[in-house]
Amino acid sequence: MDTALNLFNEKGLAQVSLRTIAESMRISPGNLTYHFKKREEIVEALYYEFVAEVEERFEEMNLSEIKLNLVFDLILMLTETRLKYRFLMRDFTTLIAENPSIKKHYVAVIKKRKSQSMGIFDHLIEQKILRPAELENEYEHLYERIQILGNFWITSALMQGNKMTNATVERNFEMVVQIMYPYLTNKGKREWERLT
Amino acid sequence: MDTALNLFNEKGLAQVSLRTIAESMRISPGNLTYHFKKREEIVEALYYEFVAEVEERFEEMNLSEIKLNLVFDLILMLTETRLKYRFLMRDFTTLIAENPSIKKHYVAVIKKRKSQSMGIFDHLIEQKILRPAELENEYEHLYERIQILGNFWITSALMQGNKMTNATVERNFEMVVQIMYPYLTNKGKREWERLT
DNA sequence: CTAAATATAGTACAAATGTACTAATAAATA
DNA sequence: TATTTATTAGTACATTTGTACTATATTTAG
Repeated sequence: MDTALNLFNEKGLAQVSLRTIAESMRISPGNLTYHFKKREEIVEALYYEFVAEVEERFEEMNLSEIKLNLVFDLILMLTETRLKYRFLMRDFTTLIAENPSIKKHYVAVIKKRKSQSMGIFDHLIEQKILRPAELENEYEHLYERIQILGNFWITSALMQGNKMTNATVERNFEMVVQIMYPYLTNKGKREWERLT
Repeated sequence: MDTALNLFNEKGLAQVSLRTIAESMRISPGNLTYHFKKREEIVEALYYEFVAEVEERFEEMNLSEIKLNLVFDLILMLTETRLKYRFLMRDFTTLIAENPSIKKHYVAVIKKRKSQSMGIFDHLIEQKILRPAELENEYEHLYERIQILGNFWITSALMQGNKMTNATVERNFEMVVQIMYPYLTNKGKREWERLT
């Protein structure tokens, strides 16, 4: 799975066949199909590994006090994990089109995350770190934008030929996280100062 | 090309072979390869058709006075055109990985659009419709976010199983365009009211 | 009307891919 | 140690796909 992950990240899902993986591991194709009857199984296993990793790191986070840095930490954590499994992002559409199980799971996760995020936003508004909503669905839409940006900035950067150096990652993290800034109150902005 | 576009949009680039297209047109595969020597040629032709369409609609737009509605119009125009050629968005990574010509063109377009957009932002700031930047690269980052959202909201919506109804499109247009709202001055917000 | 061009159909071919199958080898267990 | 189980290698097969090739048919032009 490690080898497959590296190859998928490097070349993209479609460009990596069972034989490619087997060759890279210096085992026979037959051996590989013994452990993973279907190619989909490897991909699926990697997807659920990714999900588990996000879950695990989420559990580790300090949710006792919801402050602005929690949002930072969440976005950063997701950035790092998505980066590790970036082929999933890059080929997400194909993946989901071909794998109903993953699709179902993904849709459920999105829904769950959305309600969690809305909870955090509400809390931050109560604490006067975020300003109250001025438009209909304003924070729902904000969440959706963060969601899309989080999922696709890697793809977008790769498309423009950027290598995934630390500098690239930092720059893009900043680009994503700045979406929060104009919703901050003065109190929120002071906290922002401390965080950046 | 019409048939190919429809099939690509419907099933995704990878799922549509030359034979699929030929069958759907009720012509022979040989006939198709006579007109398009390579499958890539069809895809490439569609990409440049898309580019031309964006260009054309851009020319048609009234650029004489830069106001907030120009930004609305631009985003709406791009939304519609991208929707028409949505397979390009959906499979953009594959496309760009496999076609250096398209990649080169895309990277150049992004760069050009960025400087155009920055010009518009500057103008709107001068007109006190947008507030001045408070952070480093604030409007550059805003542009990049709009860029990514514009490119990928369709993909994201499709991944969640949404059909591309008018309602979906409208909802997502609102979601994208609202990213501008918190940067507006009071004057800008009054203009926003008139537009929505 | 005839010749040249364009268009179409049908088929063939090589390459790649997922996967199934068989035989041999290594490891575990009783 | 003997035997059962797990692992590995190697190969075979069916399918798909892009594309090339050839022979007709149709259209265009002189």
